[in-house]
Amino acid sequence: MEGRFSNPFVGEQVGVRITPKSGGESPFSGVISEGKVTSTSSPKRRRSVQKRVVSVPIKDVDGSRLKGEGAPPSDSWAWRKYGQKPIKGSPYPRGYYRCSSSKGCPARKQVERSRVDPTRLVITYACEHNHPWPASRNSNSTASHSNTTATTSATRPAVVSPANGSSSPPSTTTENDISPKFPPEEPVVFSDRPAMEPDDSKFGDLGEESMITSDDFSWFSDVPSTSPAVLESTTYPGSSSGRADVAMIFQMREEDESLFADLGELPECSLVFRRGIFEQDEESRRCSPVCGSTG
DNA sequence: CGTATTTGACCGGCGC
DNA sequence: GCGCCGGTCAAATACG
Repeated sequence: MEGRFSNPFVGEQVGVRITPKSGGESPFSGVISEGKVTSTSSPKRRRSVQKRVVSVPIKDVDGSRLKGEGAPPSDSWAWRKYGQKPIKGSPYPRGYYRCSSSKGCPARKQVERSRVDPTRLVITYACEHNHPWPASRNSNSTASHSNTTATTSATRPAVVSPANGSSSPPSTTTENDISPKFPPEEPVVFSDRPAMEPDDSKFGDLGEESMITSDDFSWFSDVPSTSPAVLESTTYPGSSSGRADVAMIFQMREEDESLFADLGELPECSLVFRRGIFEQDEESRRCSPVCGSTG
């Protein structure tokens, strides 16, 4: 099955169909050496995709170029909108963005307004950037900012070092410490799991909420260590109560974000940041499997 | 002229 | 097997 998805990377979207343009283009052909494992049992490309759900107050992002719907939060990355669709159950449409910083960057994000909290924007990140930092026009001050300190190349190597406790102690004031070079992800919640969990069967209630509450702080210390908050939300369909909790997290996160906002940048550099670590530890987990299939 | 955004159509997956 | 929903691509239009 899915023999067509030999390459999880490109197969995700380009190779999936016709592909008159991306014909024989596999920027990661050599990278996905182990990506083959995917096909073993990963027929789904959408569900297997690792997703990180982030919620941000629109007020915070409305500074973007909103045109009328969910305004795409201005991360440090260049996002190009490639689609928009109305979602069942949500009065607001969902916007689909791809990273335009790099041609082969599989990074994608979905922006939609919370149906329960119209004042909030729910951003779902799928896949990570395969490049250290926006190497495009959108990088302007942002790029220089991080580059100035960490330099593009340092983006990866540097992050791996902290683990040993050499330069940037990840613990304690992680955000502050890394912000100069590796700003934390957007503002908030992350889910590091495919779309298949127990709660998925009945997200409906507080089961999710509970874990969120716990993780609420857990991720704070976890972020620097290994992975971000594991705030799974695959698609929290509707629990204003549950959302409320999440909202709280966002609020506190907001403050942090403000700090970065003040710097004039922030978001997902951390993605790369994390990636760097992951790469060292488990390359198989990074984007290839993430995008193509998580197995 | 080039790039980004918008809209519609098509495809794939999942559920019933 | 059919229908529905979500997601992505492609073409056209608008703006810089």
